[in-house]
Amino acid sequence: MTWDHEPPPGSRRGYHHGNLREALMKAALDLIALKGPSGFTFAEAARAAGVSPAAPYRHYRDRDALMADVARRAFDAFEAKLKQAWAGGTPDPFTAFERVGRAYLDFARLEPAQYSAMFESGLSFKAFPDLHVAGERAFNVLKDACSALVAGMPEAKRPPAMMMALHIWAQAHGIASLFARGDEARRPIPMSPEDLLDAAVLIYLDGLGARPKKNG
Amino acid sequence: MTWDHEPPPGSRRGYHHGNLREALMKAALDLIALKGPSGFTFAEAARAAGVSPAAPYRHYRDRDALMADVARRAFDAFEAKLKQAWAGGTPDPFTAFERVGRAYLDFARLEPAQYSAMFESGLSFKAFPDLHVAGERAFNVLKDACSALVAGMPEAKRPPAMMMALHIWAQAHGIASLFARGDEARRPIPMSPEDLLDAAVLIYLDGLGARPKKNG
DNA sequence: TGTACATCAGTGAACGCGCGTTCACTGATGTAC
DNA sequence: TGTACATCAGTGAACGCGCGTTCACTGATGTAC
Repeated sequence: MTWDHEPPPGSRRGYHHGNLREALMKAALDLIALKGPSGFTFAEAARAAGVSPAAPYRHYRDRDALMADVARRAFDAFEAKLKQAWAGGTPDPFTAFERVGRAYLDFARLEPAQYSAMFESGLSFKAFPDLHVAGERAFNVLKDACSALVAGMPEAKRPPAMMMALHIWAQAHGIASLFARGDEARRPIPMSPEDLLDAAVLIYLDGLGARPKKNG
Repeated sequence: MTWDHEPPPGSRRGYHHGNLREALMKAALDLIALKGPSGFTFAEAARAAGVSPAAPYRHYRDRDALMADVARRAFDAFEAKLKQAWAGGTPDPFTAFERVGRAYLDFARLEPAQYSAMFESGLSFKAFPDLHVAGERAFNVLKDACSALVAGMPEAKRPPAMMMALHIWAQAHGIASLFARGDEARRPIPMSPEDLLDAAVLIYLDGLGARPKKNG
């Protein structure tokens, strides 16, 4: 069963859809999941939402504006997931940091359409400042976690949190977009993306000297 | 001046184009550079090559087949660049390895269309086995470099070259696709992508214990 | 409480456009003899 | 060396299709009094 054109009970009030913005975003996500970020059209989204092709113009200037709204909301959801995984760095920053890494990949795999919207839509940040801000907020969760993680190191050996956050982000994004994506373009590898990222983060932290020495 | 519809001197022999395959690939790359991997059409490529819209069907089954051919050739060029940068691991594996990293980013920045074709075209590897093989060959340059790099370590501490290569690949790809791309979707960061990757690789190698201790 | 009216959020028909694809065709090229 | 012929690699016209976009319109909703 696919998207069935029915709004949630009580929200459709006859002639007016009542919640077309939401319906269009949901339709866009479904279409992105099906055909990639550039594979959905304004007309198709309207059809999926059960309205005429002219209706979306009441809410969005064009396809890109809808796409940007989808991406912005995806960043919000992504930020929330990362924050939840970090959980204030409990019980300790290292454990929490690993959890953030797994949350990153989980999001990429469980919500491939949202992940695509964020990172593969090709939207210009200059054209959509809201999108830029939402992206920065999500990144800041990672950056704050890095700060907390290196706070215990002697100041002289402490790496810049910004650099560290960019490294981890790029590592996670690289693994997600090459090996953990939900579509045909995924490259098969002989281990799980989660384990691969876990190992990369551990090695990286060892390289920084940011992790207590292992026993043995 | 843009692509001028003229084949190289002597190659156009009147009615027959003489080198339409090449011309279509070049046109496709130009269009990808301009509008992204999903932003070019079969018809437009034909127009750019100066032939009728039916002509490409003599050489490619459809748009995806042309795209796959472009991507395959891009992998070949990429492999060659990486091999050249590695240069047999001279003068020493560490120096050569850093050079491979910079070559990776150079390729992404100097040939954004080819990079897109390789990694953002969304083509299925199952549908185009040649493409898969070409991609593996490029990856193997990196993997062989990793093998050479860890060969000097005591066997017990030696990490699997496959894992290491996947880490480096994902790190480089993450940095390339987030921060070093040639289009509007690039995220600005307060340092060069090259320096960012250099630092990441050094930290990672330190984490592995694969690098001789620094002085001081 | 009722009514008049402004505004909001849809409809549906229409348009021009470019794409993918097919078709019978034809000029150019290569080869058998 | 010439000729007949098969094959190759193009043409150009045509088609159906879906998209983006506009337009005058209209039903539903909210509000002033």
